[in-house]
Amino acid sequence: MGAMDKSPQTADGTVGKALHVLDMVAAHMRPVRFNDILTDSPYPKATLYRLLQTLTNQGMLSFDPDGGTYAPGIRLVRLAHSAWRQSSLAPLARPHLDELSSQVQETIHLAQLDRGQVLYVDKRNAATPVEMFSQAGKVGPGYCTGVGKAMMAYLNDDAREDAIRHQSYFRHTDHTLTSPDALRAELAHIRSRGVAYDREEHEVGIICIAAPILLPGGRMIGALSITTSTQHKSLRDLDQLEPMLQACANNIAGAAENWQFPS
Amino acid sequence: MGAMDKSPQTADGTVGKALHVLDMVAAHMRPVRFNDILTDSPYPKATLYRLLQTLTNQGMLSFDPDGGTYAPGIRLVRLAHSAWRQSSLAPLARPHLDELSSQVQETIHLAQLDRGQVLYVDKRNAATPVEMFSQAGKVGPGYCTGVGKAMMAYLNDDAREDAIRHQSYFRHTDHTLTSPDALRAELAHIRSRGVAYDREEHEVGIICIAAPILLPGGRMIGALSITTSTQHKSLRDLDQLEPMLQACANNIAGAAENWQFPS
DNA sequence: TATCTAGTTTCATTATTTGGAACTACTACA
DNA sequence: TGTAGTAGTTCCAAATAATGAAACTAGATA
Repeated sequence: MGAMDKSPQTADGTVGKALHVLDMVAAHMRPVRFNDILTDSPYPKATLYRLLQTLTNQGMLSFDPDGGTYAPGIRLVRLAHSAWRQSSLAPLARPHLDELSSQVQETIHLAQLDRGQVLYVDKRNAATPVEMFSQAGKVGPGYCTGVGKAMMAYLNDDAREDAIRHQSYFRHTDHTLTSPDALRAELAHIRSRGVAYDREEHEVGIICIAAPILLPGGRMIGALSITTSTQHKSLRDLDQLEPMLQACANNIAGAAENWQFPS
Repeated sequence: MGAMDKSPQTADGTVGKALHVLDMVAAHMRPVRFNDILTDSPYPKATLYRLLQTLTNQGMLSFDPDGGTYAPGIRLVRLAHSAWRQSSLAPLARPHLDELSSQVQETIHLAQLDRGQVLYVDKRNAATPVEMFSQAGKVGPGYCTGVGKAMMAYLNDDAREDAIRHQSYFRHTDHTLTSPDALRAELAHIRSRGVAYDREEHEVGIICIAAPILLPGGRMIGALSITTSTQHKSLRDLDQLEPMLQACANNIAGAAENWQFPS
């Protein structure tokens, strides 16, 4: 048997498989039947069946007997609370986002990178007050969002190539970058410029300016963006906000720096 | 080998063990060293070591090389988003909580039961605007909180006895119920009364009135509470709010009822 | 340098996972 | 009512992965 044919997603023995199944259930946005999962799972029926049983047993999934459907379980909500507090930038960045939000009347996103994808961990909306859990945890593509490109640009070479490789390059709009080469060039440009733009690459009419959050050592720990619509503002207008965006990114980096497990 | 000597926490093979380890890491509220986990883990060094490696590999934990500490990983945040939206009452209850919140100038909690413990899934605070993810996912004890008792009271007999058995009965205040019998009696009383009170049982000066959320069939799916301080209001005052509390609980139950996977 | 502690690797043994296939329970259709 | 199909569950021998005692390594401490 070849040694190269295990997908990275699926490695790591039984636990890896179980977590992969968990992901598959979570990926559908509604409760799923056994068969739905079976369809896009690499595992044989019996195996999948037992993985689902185990996960349900453990409270990671919930099973609805009428309808026979599985959904992510509340044990995850409990675990996530602690993950969000400890491993995300959000709690640390909160005051700085509040400050930026008061300076800028636009939507602000705070994101981190999770396996080449953008994970939004906090958000401020100009209009509506705050709307959290429902937004934090959302994922988006890396290659066609401002925060995604800003973060990828500042990964080290290996990690960056890896991330470039894992994008889908789906053409969302006419402006979407649809090849690894185009993306690679864009990332180089972002590095020299210091900020990334989303030029309606993900959604027509939506543009943004994004900055990476970099620790003094240079390590990239996340990104921050200011989003607006073309009806409302232009990229030039967004450039006006760059100093505030960068200042906020720096403040967050500073807060993250001076923070290693207070005894 | 006996069949009875596996703790329920730890059953379910390797996956169960891995998830147990995940819980242990999440339970500490700061990043933990290998040894910290080893201390309160039932697993031998080598086993624990590999479980941690697997989990880290999978992004369920993050490992910080300086300091050699583990913390819950951001993959959890992503999973939780979908769990919160699908398996918690919160998204469904949101408009009803908003309504109650506007009627009542007090703190409101929405909770569900997770293995005998209270899991808060949403919150409205009279003073501060909204403060979500940081609150949702929090856990609390069942035997000494209003929502905890309200939920336990309406479990079926088996599940209720099970929950009663799993409480710690730590004496937080002079009013804390500290024995299964006392709790059992209180739960019977709650069932006859329809609401539960927290009479400074968890924290001195903090009282609340809580109602279960019951589907028409009688199944308990969560609880709702209005909290205040003794300086501010008395239990009698809280009784004035009972109709609104119950109405809100009913509304949420109604919303939950008329909601089975819309195709 | 010696001693201790924390973390990592090894490897033969053991136990669990695996998955093809058989089975059951429903549903749909003739 | 019978027959075919679909969805979910159980079985069991073979294959594989997990186990854990012990040896080892790297840092820290004295």
